[in-house]
Amino acid sequence: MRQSSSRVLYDPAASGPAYRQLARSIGEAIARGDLAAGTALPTERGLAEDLGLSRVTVRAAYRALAEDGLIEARAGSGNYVRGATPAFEQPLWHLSSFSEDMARRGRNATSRLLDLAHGEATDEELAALTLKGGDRVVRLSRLRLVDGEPLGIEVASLPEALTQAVQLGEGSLYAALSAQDLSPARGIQRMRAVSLDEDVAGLLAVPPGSAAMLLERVSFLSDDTPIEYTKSHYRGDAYGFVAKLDGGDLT
Amino acid sequence: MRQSSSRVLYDPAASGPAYRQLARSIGEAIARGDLAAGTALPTERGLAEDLGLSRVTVRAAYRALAEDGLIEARAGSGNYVRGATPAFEQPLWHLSSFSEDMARRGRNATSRLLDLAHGEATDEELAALTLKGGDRVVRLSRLRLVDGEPLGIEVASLPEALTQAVQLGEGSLYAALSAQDLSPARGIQRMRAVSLDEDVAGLLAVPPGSAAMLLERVSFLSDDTPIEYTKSHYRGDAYGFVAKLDGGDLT
DNA sequence: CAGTGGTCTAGACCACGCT
DNA sequence: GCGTGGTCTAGACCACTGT
Repeated sequence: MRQSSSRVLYDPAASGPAYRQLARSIGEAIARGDLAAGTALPTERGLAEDLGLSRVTVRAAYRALAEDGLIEARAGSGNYVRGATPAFEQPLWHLSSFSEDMARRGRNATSRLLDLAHGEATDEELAALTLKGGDRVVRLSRLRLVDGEPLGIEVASLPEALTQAVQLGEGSLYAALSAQDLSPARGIQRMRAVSLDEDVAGLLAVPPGSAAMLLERVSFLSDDTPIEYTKSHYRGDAYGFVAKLDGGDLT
Repeated sequence: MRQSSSRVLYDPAASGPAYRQLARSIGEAIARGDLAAGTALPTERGLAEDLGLSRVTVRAAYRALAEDGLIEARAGSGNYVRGATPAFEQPLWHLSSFSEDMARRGRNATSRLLDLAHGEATDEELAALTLKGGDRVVRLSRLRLVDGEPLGIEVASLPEALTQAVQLGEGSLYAALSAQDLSPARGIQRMRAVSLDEDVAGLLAVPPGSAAMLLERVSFLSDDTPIEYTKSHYRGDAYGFVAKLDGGDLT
């Protein structure tokens, strides 16, 4: 039996594109449990007519939900709520780093300030922090060590305009941000394996070309303003991640 | 200066949806280096007219490429080739199988069976699967390819005692397990960067010593019996991960 | 078979970047 | 102000699912 579309709230007076509002509304209904796993969503044509939207717009909303793994499209059949999902209220995965583990195990984790400089944002930083050409950033380069051994290098870039009052330096970056009410609320992190160039390899005391984990992280304030872009290289032999995978999504 | 669209090959006689063919053609051009990082792609309207397609179709192709991280859209400016990003990124918050993941991206994911053998468990397997010395395992080695290009190697080890009835071979491992009521319910996955030795590098068609992502995963049945230990090597330039971080993880 | 999602067309208006 | 991507409309045909 197909879910009655009347259960799907949609307030056209809210701000933003229609497909995003619709996707958010359905996503919230799934998170609340109003739409149980396996439930068939309204058909694209039906919902479009009910809401006075075009089918393309409804499709855009369904597609956004499918990209987040909340629903699943089955050709010739319908769109269905996926099982065991919502990543927001109760993340099904937990990501922990070796450095966190080390801290927990009482290892002596330190960091050394390599550089602190202001400059015009690179293209990479412009894209990550959604700045405009010519905007300036503060760049904070730090070497991460555990028990005196260098494990990784982090370069954090912050929009200069937002960080005038922040005391950057030896201390914790997040503590300094927090003191100015600039605590990150969310983030997205990319990870991949790369070979180290000569410069970074030298700082990490490993041969050039050694495998390393490249991490790129963008952190956002609660209003979705990007506040920090950090690019880190960690020695492959000294740093890794553990992800717990819960739920029946192992297909 | 904008790239002339004549450089973008597109063969309407080929099979599959037009947007996918177009995306693949552009993706290959980027992989070959014909389209350097930072290059502006043809405008959506321009390319649509040149190819006799609608703008929506070109947008679908560009969107697919953006989802794979190959290009980046800048509103009011254009679509640009991204620099040095892995061709594929697997979200950690929505774990899916390799082939499922690629299918969602419209790629032709295949796998080639390299080896299927029974043998005594190694120390590594004993620890991961909590077996006793002398216990035997089934080892399934597969090469993972996307659009014919080798991206990774997976070696799955399963306790022989639990998998007597399972038909292992060319098909999906999880489907075969599921048929015998041995579906994994949970898993734990470790990730780190390594350099490839000669043998694996050869199979992946990259130079020895290239950076790769090493994945080790143990899957458990709902009663916490370990059912599968998989050790995978994925090319660092072709596969990465994305993680969403919520408040508490940002320290 | 009827209904569904998958794809595609040929337009349109908007907010934003660039010059 | 012009061109760009971002969004949206109102149709259309196809392959597939389910009965």
